[in-house]
Amino acid sequence: MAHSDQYIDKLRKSGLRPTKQRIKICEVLFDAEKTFHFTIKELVKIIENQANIKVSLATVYNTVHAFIKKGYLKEIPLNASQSYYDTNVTHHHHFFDEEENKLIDIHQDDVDEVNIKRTIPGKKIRSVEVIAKIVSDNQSQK
Amino acid sequence: MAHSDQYIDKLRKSGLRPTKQRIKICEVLFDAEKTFHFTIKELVKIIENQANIKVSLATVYNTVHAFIKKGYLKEIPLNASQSYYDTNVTHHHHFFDEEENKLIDIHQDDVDEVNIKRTIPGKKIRSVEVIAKIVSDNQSQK
DNA sequence: CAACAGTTTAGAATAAATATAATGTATTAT
DNA sequence: ATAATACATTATATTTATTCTAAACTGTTG
Repeated sequence: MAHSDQYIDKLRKSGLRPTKQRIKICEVLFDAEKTFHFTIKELVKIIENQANIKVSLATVYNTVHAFIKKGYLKEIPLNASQSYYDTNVTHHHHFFDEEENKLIDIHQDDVDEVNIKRTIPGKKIRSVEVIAKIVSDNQSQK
Repeated sequence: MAHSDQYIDKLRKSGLRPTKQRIKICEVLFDAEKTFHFTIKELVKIIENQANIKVSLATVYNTVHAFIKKGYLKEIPLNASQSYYDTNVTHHHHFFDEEENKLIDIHQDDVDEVNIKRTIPGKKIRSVEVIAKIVSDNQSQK
């Protein structure tokens, strides 16, 4: 299976041995037709539904964090009670629907490049994220 | 005292009675020469150091949230273990130093207006935040 | 097959944020 | 003012996401 090899490669490059559990996590994350947003809880639920193997919370957390460090996943900055992650690591931004607690992609084409004309001495920019919080538009505004 | 009156006004407009504790919170938040970023824990510590009155965690949380709802404070979207707040509610963005866990303002003038050319039906944009994560620049990059 | 390095897991620990309920204080109507 | 009422404060308990731990497990290597 070609896919499986890719997962083993991703895991190895992240400093992790390719185990059953970790490959299952890869399948869920990287096999999907579309990229998607998820919380750890949701990811565990998807695995439970799809798989005949059990994966513990700790393993999911560890694997997700290793992938983030390596750049195979992205964490989206939000002040929600849980952390949100994205399988789409290409440069793009997000709407966050505060009522539904849902993330929606904003394609790169739909926002001008954010150009920051200021630097901090001794520091470099690692990432730039735009978060546009949205709520229902009831026409009238109190 | 003119300041005190402003605080009472802010509290009333936020639907809160002006009590000793809440006025103390206002003093710390709105009396400062410069705007600043804070976590709840830090705010409580500042109050403890400055004040002869005790303020419980619950009161601080409640008051801060009422002010955010009213627009007197801003919460900054970050995936940190604690929430970060800003007394500067004018339109501006942030660097987040991931090593120091510190926020640094990016003035409005230092970023072009973020223009999102896409809307979500039935929704309106409530806020747009730019977060630029920064790390030490060691010249060499592995 | 023994030894070792790395894994998985359940459950414990941690810590931020929220809820609770008893006590205290400000406001209102009298 | 004073009593009655509505709202506040507080210490403590609860909740929940995340991290930690230590024991059992797996797979690889000599």
